[in-house]
Amino acid sequence: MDKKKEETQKMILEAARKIFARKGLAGARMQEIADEAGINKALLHYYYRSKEKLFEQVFQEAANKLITPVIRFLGDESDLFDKIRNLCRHYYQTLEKYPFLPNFVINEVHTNPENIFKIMGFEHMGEAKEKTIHQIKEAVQQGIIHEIDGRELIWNILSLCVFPFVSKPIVSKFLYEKENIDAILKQRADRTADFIIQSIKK
Amino acid sequence: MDKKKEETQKMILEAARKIFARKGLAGARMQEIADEAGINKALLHYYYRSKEKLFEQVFQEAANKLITPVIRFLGDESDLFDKIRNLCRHYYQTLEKYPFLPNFVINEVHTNPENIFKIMGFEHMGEAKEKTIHQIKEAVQQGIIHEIDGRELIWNILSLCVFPFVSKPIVSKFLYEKENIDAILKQRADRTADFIIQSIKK
DNA sequence: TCACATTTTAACCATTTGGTTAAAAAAGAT
DNA sequence: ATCTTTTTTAACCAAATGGTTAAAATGTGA
Repeated sequence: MDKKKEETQKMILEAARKIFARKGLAGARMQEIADEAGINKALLHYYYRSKEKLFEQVFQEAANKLITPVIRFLGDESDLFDKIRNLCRHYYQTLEKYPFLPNFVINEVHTNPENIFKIMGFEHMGEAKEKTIHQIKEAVQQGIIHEIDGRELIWNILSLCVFPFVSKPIVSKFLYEKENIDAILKQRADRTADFIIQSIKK
Repeated sequence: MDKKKEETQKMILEAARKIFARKGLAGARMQEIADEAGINKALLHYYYRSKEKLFEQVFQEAANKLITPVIRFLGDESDLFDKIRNLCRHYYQTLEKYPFLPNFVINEVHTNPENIFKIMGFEHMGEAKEKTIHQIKEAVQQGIIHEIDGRELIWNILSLCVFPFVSKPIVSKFLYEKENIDAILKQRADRTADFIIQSIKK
Protein backbone atom coordinates (compact mmCIF):
# COMPACT_ATOMS: atom_id res chain seq x y z
CA MET A 1 0.00 0.00 0.00
CA ASP A 2 2.75 2.34 0.98
CA LYS A 3 4.56 1.31 -2.18
CA LYS A 4 1.87 2.75 -4.37
CA LYS A 5 1.89 5.93 -2.35
CA GLU A 6 5.61 6.34 -2.74
CA GLU A 7 5.48 5.48 -6.40
CA THR A 8 2.94 8.15 -7.23
CA GLN A 9 4.87 10.65 -5.19
CA LYS A 10 7.96 9.82 -7.19
CA MET A 11 6.00 10.11 -10.41
CA ILE A 12 4.82 13.52 -9.35
CA LEU A 13 8.27 14.72 -8.38
CA GLU A 14 9.73 13.50 -11.65
CA ALA A 15 7.00 15.18 -13.65
CA ALA A 16 7.40 18.36 -11.63
CA ARG A 17 11.12 18.35 -12.29
CA LYS A 18 10.54 18.14 -16.02
CA ILE A 19 7.91 20.84 -16.19
CA PHE A 20 9.59 23.24 -13.78
CA ALA A 21 12.80 22.85 -15.73
CA ARG A 22 11.12 23.69 -19.00
CA LYS A 23 8.86 26.46 -17.77
CA GLY A 24 10.20 27.76 -14.49
CA LEU A 25 8.02 28.34 -11.46
CA ALA A 26 5.80 31.00 -13.04
CA GLY A 27 5.48 29.25 -16.39
CA ALA A 28 4.69 25.81 -15.03
CA ARG A 29 1.03 24.76 -14.79
CA MET A 30 -0.25 22.39 -12.15
CA GLN A 31 -2.46 20.76 -14.76
CA GLU A 32 0.56 20.17 -16.95
CA ILE A 33 2.47 18.57 -14.11
CA ALA A 34 -0.51 16.38 -13.34
CA ASP A 35 -0.77 15.34 -16.98
CA GLU A 36 2.94 14.59 -17.17
CA ALA A 37 2.63 12.45 -14.04
CA GLY A 38 -0.39 10.65 -15.47
CA ILE A 39 -2.69 11.74 -12.68
CA ASN A 40 -5.21 14.52 -12.08
CA LYS A 41 -4.99 17.89 -10.45
CA ALA A 42 -6.92 16.86 -7.37
CA LEU A 43 -4.48 14.11 -6.55
CA LEU A 44 -1.60 16.42 -7.18
CA HIS A 45 -2.91 18.78 -4.53
CA TYR A 46 -3.71 15.81 -2.31
CA TYR A 47 -0.01 15.01 -2.09
CA TYR A 48 1.53 18.44 -2.42
CA ARG A 49 -0.58 21.21 -0.99
CA SER A 50 0.55 24.00 -3.28
CA LYS A 51 2.66 24.80 -6.28
CA GLU A 52 5.20 26.54 -4.08
CA LYS A 53 5.56 23.57 -1.75
CA LEU A 54 6.03 21.24 -4.68
CA PHE A 55 8.59 23.49 -6.24
CA GLU A 56 10.51 23.86 -3.02
CA GLN A 57 10.72 20.11 -2.56
CA VAL A 58 11.88 19.48 -6.10
CA PHE A 59 14.36 22.30 -5.97
CA GLN A 60 15.87 21.41 -2.63
CA GLU A 61 16.34 17.78 -3.55
CA ALA A 62 18.11 18.61 -6.78
CA ALA A 63 20.22 21.41 -5.38
CA ASN A 64 21.52 19.22 -2.59
CA LYS A 65 22.53 16.53 -5.05
CA LEU A 66 24.64 19.09 -6.86
CA ILE A 67 26.07 21.15 -4.05
CA THR A 68 26.80 18.67 -1.29
CA PRO A 69 29.47 16.81 -3.28
CA VAL A 70 30.96 20.09 -4.46
CA ILE A 71 31.50 21.10 -0.86
CA ARG A 72 33.03 17.70 -0.18
CA PHE A 73 35.41 17.95 -3.14
CA LEU A 74 36.44 21.51 -2.34
CA GLY A 75 37.15 20.57 1.26
CA ASP A 76 39.03 17.30 0.84
CA GLU A 77 42.78 16.69 0.94
CA SER A 78 43.41 15.79 -2.67
CA ASP A 79 45.89 17.36 -5.05
CA LEU A 80 44.74 20.51 -6.86
CA PHE A 81 44.69 18.91 -10.30
CA ASP A 82 42.80 15.89 -8.98
CA LYS A 83 40.38 18.24 -7.33
CA ILE A 84 39.70 19.93 -10.64
CA ARG A 85 39.16 16.59 -12.32
CA ASN A 86 36.84 15.45 -9.54
CA LEU A 87 34.81 18.63 -9.74
CA CYS A 88 34.45 18.46 -13.50
CA ARG A 89 33.43 14.82 -13.43
CA HIS A 90 30.91 15.45 -10.67
CA TYR A 91 29.32 18.39 -12.46
CA TYR A 92 29.05 16.59 -15.76
CA GLN A 93 27.76 13.39 -14.18
CA THR A 94 25.19 15.10 -12.01
CA LEU A 95 24.00 17.55 -14.63
CA GLU A 96 23.63 14.73 -17.11
CA LYS A 97 21.04 13.32 -14.72
CA TYR A 98 19.55 16.69 -13.74
CA PRO A 99 20.05 18.97 -16.73
CA PHE A 100 17.19 21.17 -15.55
CA LEU A 101 19.01 22.21 -12.40
CA PRO A 102 20.99 25.19 -13.69
CA ASN A 103 17.92 26.65 -15.36
CA PHE A 104 16.11 26.19 -12.09
CA VAL A 105 18.64 28.12 -10.15
CA ILE A 106 19.08 30.81 -12.75
CA ASN A 107 15.38 31.29 -13.19
CA GLU A 108 14.51 31.55 -9.56
CA VAL A 109 17.59 33.28 -8.26
CA HIS A 110 16.48 36.28 -10.26
CA THR A 111 12.94 36.24 -8.91
CA ASN A 112 13.40 35.70 -5.18
CA PRO A 113 17.09 35.37 -4.30
CA GLU A 114 16.66 35.31 -0.51
CA ASN A 115 14.33 32.34 -0.61
CA ILE A 116 16.52 30.39 -3.01
CA PHE A 117 19.66 30.92 -1.00
CA LYS A 118 17.86 29.56 2.02
CA ILE A 119 16.78 26.45 0.17
CA MET A 120 20.25 25.80 -1.20
CA GLY A 121 22.51 24.84 1.64
CA PHE A 122 25.42 27.24 1.34
CA GLU A 123 26.21 26.99 5.04
CA HIS A 124 29.15 24.62 4.83
CA MET A 125 30.51 26.13 1.66
CA GLY A 126 32.64 28.71 3.46
CA GLU A 127 35.42 26.56 4.89
CA ALA A 128 35.61 24.24 1.90
CA LYS A 129 35.90 27.18 -0.44
CA GLU A 130 38.60 28.83 1.66
CA LYS A 131 40.58 25.63 1.75
CA THR A 132 40.71 25.35 -2.03
CA ILE A 133 41.49 29.04 -2.45
CA HIS A 134 44.37 28.61 -0.04
CA GLN A 135 45.52 25.55 -1.94
CA ILE A 136 45.54 27.53 -5.17
CA LYS A 137 47.53 30.32 -3.56
CA GLU A 138 50.10 27.80 -2.38
CA ALA A 139 50.35 26.21 -5.82
CA VAL A 140 51.04 29.65 -7.26
CA GLN A 141 53.75 30.35 -4.68
CA GLN A 142 55.33 26.96 -5.25
CA GLY A 143 55.51 27.71 -8.95
CA ILE A 144 53.29 24.77 -9.88
CA ILE A 145 50.73 26.94 -11.64
CA HIS A 146 50.62 30.39 -13.18
CA GLU A 147 49.54 33.41 -11.16
CA ILE A 148 45.74 33.34 -10.86
CA ASP A 149 43.21 34.41 -8.26
CA GLY A 150 41.59 31.43 -6.59
CA ARG A 151 38.08 32.73 -6.89
CA GLU A 152 38.61 33.49 -10.55
CA LEU A 153 39.77 29.95 -11.18
CA ILE A 154 36.81 28.49 -9.33
CA TRP A 155 34.50 30.72 -11.34
CA ASN A 156 36.11 29.50 -14.55
CA ILE A 157 35.67 25.88 -13.54
CA LEU A 158 32.04 26.54 -12.70
CA SER A 159 31.48 28.27 -16.03
CA LEU A 160 33.06 25.50 -18.07
CA CYS A 161 31.10 22.82 -16.23
CA VAL A 162 27.66 24.36 -15.94
CA PHE A 163 27.21 26.57 -18.98
CA PRO A 164 27.39 23.76 -21.53
CA PHE A 165 24.20 22.37 -20.03
CA VAL A 166 22.54 25.75 -19.87
CA SER A 167 23.40 26.48 -23.48
CA LYS A 168 22.68 23.03 -24.81
CA PRO A 169 19.65 23.94 -26.92
CA ILE A 170 21.37 26.91 -28.53
CA VAL A 171 24.72 25.30 -29.13
CA SER A 172 23.01 22.21 -30.43
CA LYS A 173 21.33 24.39 -33.02
CA PHE A 174 24.23 26.47 -34.23
CA LEU A 175 27.33 24.33 -33.58
CA TYR A 176 26.30 20.67 -33.58
CA GLU A 177 23.35 20.83 -35.90
CA LYS A 178 22.68 17.18 -36.63
CA GLU A 179 24.83 15.41 -34.09
CA ASN A 180 23.82 13.85 -30.80
CA ILE A 181 24.70 16.61 -28.41
CA ASP A 182 24.14 14.53 -25.29
CA ALA A 183 26.83 12.10 -26.41
CA ILE A 184 29.16 15.01 -27.06
CA LEU A 185 28.41 16.55 -23.67
CA LYS A 186 29.21 13.27 -21.98
CA GLN A 187 32.74 13.29 -23.36
CA ARG A 188 33.39 16.85 -22.27
CA ALA A 189 34.02 16.21 -18.56
CA ASP A 190 37.62 15.04 -18.72
CA ARG A 191 38.51 17.28 -21.63
CA THR A 192 37.22 20.26 -19.71
CA ALA A 193 39.42 19.36 -16.77
CA ASP A 194 42.37 19.04 -19.14
CA PHE A 195 41.55 22.41 -20.67
CA ILE A 196 41.62 24.05 -17.24
CA ILE A 197 44.75 22.28 -16.02
CA GLN A 198 46.55 23.04 -19.28
CA SER A 199 45.78 26.69 -18.80
CA ILE A 200 47.15 27.02 -15.28
CA LYS A 201 49.97 24.43 -15.28
CA LYS A 202 53.48 25.84 -15.66
CA MET B 1 5.74 66.02 -30.32
CA ASP B 2 7.49 63.08 -31.87
CA LYS B 3 10.21 63.46 -29.29
CA LYS B 4 7.84 62.73 -26.45
CA LYS B 5 6.49 59.76 -28.32
CA GLU B 6 9.92 58.32 -28.81
CA GLU B 7 10.91 59.06 -25.26
CA THR B 8 8.01 57.17 -23.75
CA GLN B 9 8.63 54.32 -26.12
CA LYS B 10 12.21 54.19 -24.93
CA MET B 11 11.09 54.33 -21.33
CA ILE B 12 8.78 51.43 -21.97
CA LEU B 13 11.43 49.37 -23.70
CA GLU B 14 13.90 49.98 -20.91
CA ALA B 15 11.36 49.06 -18.27
CA ALA B 16 10.36 45.97 -20.23
CA ARG B 17 14.01 44.93 -20.48
CA LYS B 18 14.39 45.13 -16.73
CA ILE B 19 11.24 43.26 -15.87
CA PHE B 20 11.56 40.59 -18.55
CA ALA B 21 15.14 40.01 -17.44
CA ARG B 22 14.10 39.51 -13.85
CA LYS B 23 10.93 37.53 -14.40
CA GLY B 24 11.02 36.06 -17.87
CA LEU B 25 8.11 36.22 -20.28
CA ALA B 26 5.69 34.23 -18.17
CA GLY B 27 6.67 35.85 -14.89
CA ALA B 28 6.57 39.44 -16.12
CA ARG B 29 3.39 41.44 -15.53
CA MET B 30 2.24 44.20 -17.83
CA GLN B 31 1.24 46.26 -14.80
CA GLU B 32 4.73 45.90 -13.40
CA ILE B 33 6.29 47.04 -16.65
CA ALA B 34 3.95 50.01 -16.77
CA ASP B 35 4.85 50.93 -13.19
CA GLU B 36 8.54 50.61 -13.90
CA ALA B 37 8.13 52.86 -16.92
CA GLY B 38 6.14 55.36 -14.87
CA ILE B 39 3.02 55.08 -17.01
CA ASN B 40 -0.23 53.15 -16.91
CA LYS B 41 -1.35 49.91 -18.47
CA ALA B 42 -3.60 51.57 -21.03
CA LEU B 43 -0.74 53.56 -22.47
CA LEU B 44 1.45 50.51 -22.49
CA HIS B 45 -1.05 48.71 -24.68
CA TYR B 46 -1.48 51.87 -26.73
CA TYR B 47 2.14 51.65 -27.84
CA TYR B 48 2.69 47.90 -27.79
CA ARG B 49 -0.37 45.91 -28.62
CA SER B 50 0.43 42.81 -26.58
CA LYS B 51 2.89 41.35 -24.15
CA GLU B 52 4.23 39.05 -26.82
CA LYS B 53 4.85 41.91 -29.26
CA LEU B 54 6.64 43.89 -26.59
CA PHE B 55 8.75 40.95 -25.63
CA GLU B 56 9.67 40.18 -29.20
CA GLN B 57 10.84 43.75 -29.80
CA VAL B 58 12.93 43.87 -26.65
CA PHE B 59 14.39 40.48 -27.29
CA GLN B 60 15.25 41.04 -30.93
CA GLU B 61 16.93 44.35 -30.25
CA ALA B 62 19.12 42.92 -27.53
CA ALA B 63 19.94 39.70 -29.32
CA ASN B 64 21.11 41.54 -32.39
CA LYS B 65 23.41 43.70 -30.36
CA LEU B 66 25.07 40.60 -29.03
CA ILE B 67 25.10 38.30 -32.03
CA THR B 68 25.84 40.57 -34.99
CA PRO B 69 29.33 41.50 -33.76
CA VAL B 70 30.04 37.88 -32.87
CA ILE B 71 29.37 36.90 -36.46
CA ARG B 72 31.60 39.73 -37.63
CA PHE B 73 34.44 38.67 -35.34
CA LEU B 74 34.16 35.00 -36.23
CA GLY B 75 34.21 35.82 -39.91
CA ASP B 76 37.02 38.37 -40.11
CA GLU B 77 40.62 37.85 -41.13
CA SER B 78 42.36 38.41 -37.81
CA ASP B 79 44.77 36.10 -36.06
CA LEU B 80 43.23 33.36 -33.90
CA PHE B 81 44.52 34.77 -30.63
CA ASP B 82 43.32 38.26 -31.55
CA LYS B 83 39.99 36.79 -32.47
CA ILE B 84 39.68 35.23 -29.04
CA ARG B 85 40.59 38.53 -27.40
CA ASN B 86 38.07 40.40 -29.56
CA LEU B 87 35.31 37.95 -28.75
CA CYS B 88 35.96 38.07 -25.03
CA ARG B 89 36.06 41.85 -24.99
CA HIS B 90 32.88 42.08 -27.00
CA TYR B 91 30.98 39.68 -24.79
CA TYR B 92 32.08 41.34 -21.58
CA GLN B 93 31.44 44.83 -22.91
CA THR B 94 28.02 44.04 -24.31
CA LEU B 95 26.85 41.94 -21.41
CA GLU B 96 27.95 44.64 -19.01
CA LYS B 97 25.37 46.84 -20.73
CA TYR B 98 22.77 44.10 -21.20
CA PRO B 99 23.30 41.65 -18.34
CA PHE B 100 19.73 40.43 -18.69
CA LEU B 101 20.33 39.03 -22.16
CA PRO B 102 21.60 35.55 -21.30
CA ASN B 103 18.74 34.98 -18.89
CA PHE B 104 16.40 36.06 -21.62
CA VAL B 105 17.72 33.55 -24.07
CA ILE B 106 17.98 30.76 -21.55
CA ASN B 107 14.52 31.36 -20.21
CA GLU B 108 12.76 31.48 -23.50
CA VAL B 109 14.78 28.97 -25.46
CA HIS B 110 13.39 26.37 -23.11
CA THR B 111 9.80 27.46 -23.55
CA ASN B 112 9.45 27.95 -27.31
CA PRO B 113 12.73 27.26 -29.08
CA GLU B 114 11.43 27.58 -32.64
CA ASN B 115 10.15 31.08 -32.09
CA ILE B 116 13.32 32.24 -30.39
CA PHE B 117 15.58 30.89 -33.08
CA LYS B 118 13.57 32.82 -35.63
CA ILE B 119 13.91 36.06 -33.68
CA MET B 120 17.64 35.63 -33.23
CA GLY B 121 19.34 36.00 -36.56
CA PHE B 122 21.38 32.85 -36.89
CA GLU B 123 21.30 33.01 -40.69
CA HIS B 124 24.75 34.41 -41.27
CA MET B 125 26.35 32.45 -38.47
CA GLY B 126 27.11 29.43 -40.64
CA GLU B 127 29.97 30.72 -42.78
CA ALA B 128 31.55 32.78 -40.01
CA LYS B 129 31.54 29.80 -37.72
CA GLU B 130 33.03 27.51 -40.34
CA LYS B 131 35.78 30.00 -41.03
CA THR B 132 36.91 30.08 -37.43
CA ILE B 133 36.65 26.33 -37.06
CA HIS B 134 38.84 25.97 -40.13
CA GLN B 135 41.27 28.49 -38.68
CA ILE B 136 41.50 26.48 -35.48
CA LYS B 137 42.14 23.29 -37.41
CA GLU B 138 44.97 24.98 -39.29
CA ALA B 139 46.48 26.30 -36.09
CA VAL B 140 46.48 22.76 -34.73
CA GLN B 141 48.13 21.38 -37.88
CA GLN B 142 50.75 24.13 -37.83
CA GLY B 143 51.59 23.24 -34.27
CA ILE B 144 50.63 26.66 -32.92
CA ILE B 145 48.06 25.28 -30.50
CA HIS B 146 47.34 21.97 -28.86
CA GLU B 147 44.96 19.47 -30.44
CA ILE B 148 41.40 20.66 -29.82
CA ASP B 149 38.11 20.46 -31.66
CA GLY B 150 37.07 23.86 -32.99
CA ARG B 151 33.52 23.63 -31.78
CA GLU B 152 34.69 22.60 -28.35
CA LEU B 153 36.96 25.63 -28.16
CA ILE B 154 34.18 27.96 -29.26
CA TRP B 155 31.88 26.42 -26.68
CA ASN B 156 34.52 27.00 -24.01
CA ILE B 157 34.93 30.63 -25.01
CA LEU B 158 31.17 31.09 -24.90
CA SER B 159 30.97 29.48 -21.48
CA LEU B 160 33.74 31.60 -20.00
CA CYS B 161 32.26 34.79 -21.41
CA VAL B 162 28.56 34.32 -20.78
CA PHE B 163 28.24 32.23 -17.65
CA PRO B 164 29.85 34.75 -15.32
CA PHE B 165 26.93 37.08 -16.05
CA VAL B 166 24.38 34.34 -15.66
CA SER B 167 25.84 33.23 -12.37
CA LYS B 168 26.53 36.70 -11.03
CA PRO B 169 23.96 36.63 -8.21
CA ILE B 170 25.07 33.24 -6.96
CA VAL B 171 28.79 33.78 -7.25
CA SER B 172 28.41 37.18 -5.68
CA LYS B 173 26.86 35.48 -2.69
CA PHE B 174 29.24 32.61 -2.15
CA LEU B 175 32.56 33.77 -3.62
CA TYR B 176 32.69 37.57 -3.49
CA GLU B 177 30.45 38.19 -0.54
CA LYS B 178 31.08 41.83 0.21
CA GLU B 179 32.99 43.00 -2.84
CA ASN B 180 31.71 44.92 -5.82
CA ILE B 181 31.12 42.12 -8.26
CA ASP B 182 30.46 44.40 -11.21
CA ALA B 183 33.92 45.88 -10.88
CA ILE B 184 35.38 42.40 -10.71
CA LEU B 185 33.42 41.27 -13.76
CA LYS B 186 34.71 44.24 -15.72
CA GLN B 187 38.30 43.13 -15.23
CA ARG B 188 37.58 39.59 -16.34
CA ALA B 189 37.47 40.16 -20.11
CA ASP B 190 41.18 40.22 -20.86
CA ARG B 191 42.06 37.72 -18.19
CA THR B 192 39.51 35.32 -19.63
CA ALA B 193 41.10 35.66 -23.05
CA ASP B 194 44.51 34.99 -21.49
CA PHE B 195 43.13 31.96 -19.68
CA ILE B 196 41.87 30.51 -22.96
CA ILE B 197 44.98 31.32 -24.96
CA GLN B 198 47.21 29.96 -22.23
CA SER B 199 45.32 26.72 -22.36
CA ILE B 200 45.63 26.13 -26.09
CA LYS B 201 48.99 27.76 -26.88
CA LYS B 202 51.90 25.38 -27.34
C1' DT C 1 -16.78 -9.74 2.16
C1' DC C 2 -15.53 -5.78 4.86
C1' DA C 3 -12.77 -1.87 5.95
C1' DC C 4 -9.56 1.29 4.51
C1' DA C 5 -6.74 4.01 1.46
C1' DT C 6 -6.00 5.73 -3.10
C1' DT C 7 -7.66 7.81 -7.27
C1' DT C 8 -10.96 9.89 -10.27
C1' DT C 9 -14.59 12.89 -11.66
C1' DA C 10 -16.48 17.10 -12.09
C1' DA C 11 -18.25 21.00 -10.57
C1' DC C 12 -17.01 25.10 -8.43
C1' DC C 13 -14.65 29.48 -6.44
C1' DA C 14 -11.57 33.38 -6.07
C1' DT C 15 -7.88 35.66 -7.93
C1' DT C 16 -4.85 37.14 -11.31
C1' DT C 17 -3.99 38.85 -15.58
C1' DG C 18 -3.94 40.33 -20.45
C1' DG C 19 -6.49 43.25 -22.89
C1' DT C 20 -10.35 46.73 -24.14
C1' DT C 21 -12.96 50.84 -24.02
C1' DA C 22 -14.64 55.44 -23.63
C1' DA C 23 -14.41 59.61 -21.71
C1' DA C 24 -11.83 63.14 -19.38
C1' DA C 25 -7.60 65.61 -18.73
C1' DA C 26 -3.19 67.35 -19.84
C1' DA C 27 0.15 68.91 -23.02
C1' DG C 28 1.79 70.67 -27.56
C1' DA C 29 1.58 72.84 -31.77
C1' DT C 30 -0.41 76.34 -34.81
C1' DA D 1 -7.59 80.07 -28.46
C1' DT D 2 -8.19 75.97 -30.89
C1' DC D 3 -7.11 71.76 -32.73
C1' DT D 4 -4.49 67.55 -32.19
C1' DT D 5 -1.98 64.20 -29.79
C1' DT D 6 -0.61 62.05 -25.70
C1' DT D 7 -1.79 60.37 -21.19
C1' DT D 8 -4.76 59.19 -17.44
C1' DT D 9 -8.67 57.30 -15.14
C1' DA D 10 -11.51 53.73 -14.13
C1' DA D 11 -14.50 50.47 -15.08
C1' DC D 12 -14.96 46.30 -17.35
C1' DC D 13 -14.45 41.48 -19.73
C1' DA D 14 -12.88 36.89 -20.71
C1' DA D 15 -9.66 33.48 -20.03
C1' DA D 16 -6.44 31.08 -17.33
C1' DT D 17 -5.15 29.26 -13.22
C1' DG D 18 -4.38 27.74 -8.34
C1' DG D 19 -6.93 25.58 -5.23
C1' DT D 20 -11.17 23.25 -2.93
C1' DT D 21 -14.70 19.98 -2.25
C1' DA D 22 -17.64 16.03 -2.04
C1' DA D 23 -19.07 12.04 -3.87
C1' DA D 24 -18.18 8.10 -6.61
C1' DA D 25 -15.05 4.60 -8.08
C1' DT D 26 -11.26 1.68 -7.76
C1' DG D 27 -7.99 -0.94 -5.61
C1' DT D 28 -5.85 -3.45 -1.50
C1' DG D 29 -5.14 -6.03 2.48
C1' DA D 30 -7.21 -8.81 6.14
